[in-house]
Amino acid sequence: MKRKPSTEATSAWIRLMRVQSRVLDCVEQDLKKAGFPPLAWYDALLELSRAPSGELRPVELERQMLIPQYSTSRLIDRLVDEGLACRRECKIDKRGQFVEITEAGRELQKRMWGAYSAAIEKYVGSKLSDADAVKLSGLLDRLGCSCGEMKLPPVVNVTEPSPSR
Amino acid sequence: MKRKPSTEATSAWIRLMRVQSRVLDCVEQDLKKAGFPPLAWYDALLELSRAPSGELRPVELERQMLIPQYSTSRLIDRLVDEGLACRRECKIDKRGQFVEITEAGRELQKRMWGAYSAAIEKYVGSKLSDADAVKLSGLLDRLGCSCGEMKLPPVVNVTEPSPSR
DNA sequence: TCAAGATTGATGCAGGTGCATCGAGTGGGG
DNA sequence: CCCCACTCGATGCACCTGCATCAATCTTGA
Repeated sequence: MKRKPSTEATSAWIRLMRVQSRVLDCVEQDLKKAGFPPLAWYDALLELSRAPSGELRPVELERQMLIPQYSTSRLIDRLVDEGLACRRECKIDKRGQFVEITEAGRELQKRMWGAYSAAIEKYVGSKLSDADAVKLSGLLDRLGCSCGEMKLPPVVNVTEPSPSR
Repeated sequence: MKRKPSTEATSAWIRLMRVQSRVLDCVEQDLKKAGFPPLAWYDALLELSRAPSGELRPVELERQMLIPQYSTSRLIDRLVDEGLACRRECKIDKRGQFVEITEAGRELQKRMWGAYSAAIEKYVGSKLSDADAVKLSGLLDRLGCSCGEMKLPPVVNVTEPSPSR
C-alpha cells in the first residue's frame, strides 16, 4: 500500500512544481509589466463576464475558481474597490448577494486577454507542438482527477479565455 | 511574431496551472496533517544536508532553490528560530555568513522525506505509469528551459529527495 | 590608495493567504 | 411556531511574499 515513489514519479513531480512556478512567474511578470493586475483578477472577471447576466453569487464564483471562501470574499472586495464589479443585494436569500461585473470590468478583462494570450503563446505555444500540448494535457488530467477529497464540482474553468477576440 | 495561442496550448496551460496547484495542495496538506512544516523548509534542509559540510552561504541556497534573496533570508530566520540550522560567521567575507544544518535539522529532513515520498507516491506515482511519468517530465522540460531571462544557473534541485532512506 | 560600484544579507511596508470564528439568515423537525 | 443545525459571507490574526532600500563589505581601476 505504501510503495516508495518511483524515481520517475518523483522526477515528474519535481518538474511539475518547478516548471509551473517558473512559467507562471513569467506570465504574471509580463502582465504586471503591461500594467495589469494579478491573474486571479482576470479569472474572476472572466467568470463573471461569462455568467448569464454578468453576475454570480460569491459562492458560485468560489466553486468555479476553486479557491477558498475567504479568498473569494476578499478578491471581490478588491474588484469592487477598483470599480470592476459591484455588489448587489440578493432578494431571495438575504444572507447572500450578487456580484455583478461592470463595464470597466468587462473592458479590463478583454484587454487583459490580449496580454495574457500573448504570454501563453510565448511561454507555452511556441515551445510545444499542438500534438505535444495535447499529450501534456492528457497526462496532467490523469493527475488532476480526484486528488484528495474533491468536494468540489467536477467542472471548472479558471483561466479559460473568453471568446478570444 | 504574435500568433494567437492555439487552443491546445491554452488548454495545456490551464491544466498545468490547475493540476499543479491541486496536487501541491494535497501534498502540503498531507504534510501539515502529519505535523510537518511547509515544503519550502524541507527543500532548504535538503540543500543544506547535501552540502559538503552541511553548510551553505545564503547566496548559494538562494541559487539552488531559485527563490528570491529576501525570501531566503527570512526562511533561514525561521529555520534558525526552530533550531534546525544556525548561522556561522564567514571569515573570508565579512559581509556574508554560513548557514549550517543542525542535527535536529537533519533529523527533521529525514522524517519529512518519509511523509513526503508517501505523498508523491499517492498523488503522482499511483496515477501514472513509469513510462508516462517519463513522458510528462520530458514535455515539462521543454516548457521549463529558458523561460524568460533565466539569469540563474542551469542546475537545480528544489525538492529532489535525499538518499531516500 | 582611494573612490565608485558591485555584492551580501536584512528589513519596513503593502498586500495576499490560511485559519478560526463570527453574525446574519435559512430551513427542516418537533 | 420555534429551535437547532446549517449555509453565506466577513473579518481578525498570523504568516508569507514581493518590492524597495539600507548598511556593511568587497572589488576594481585610476
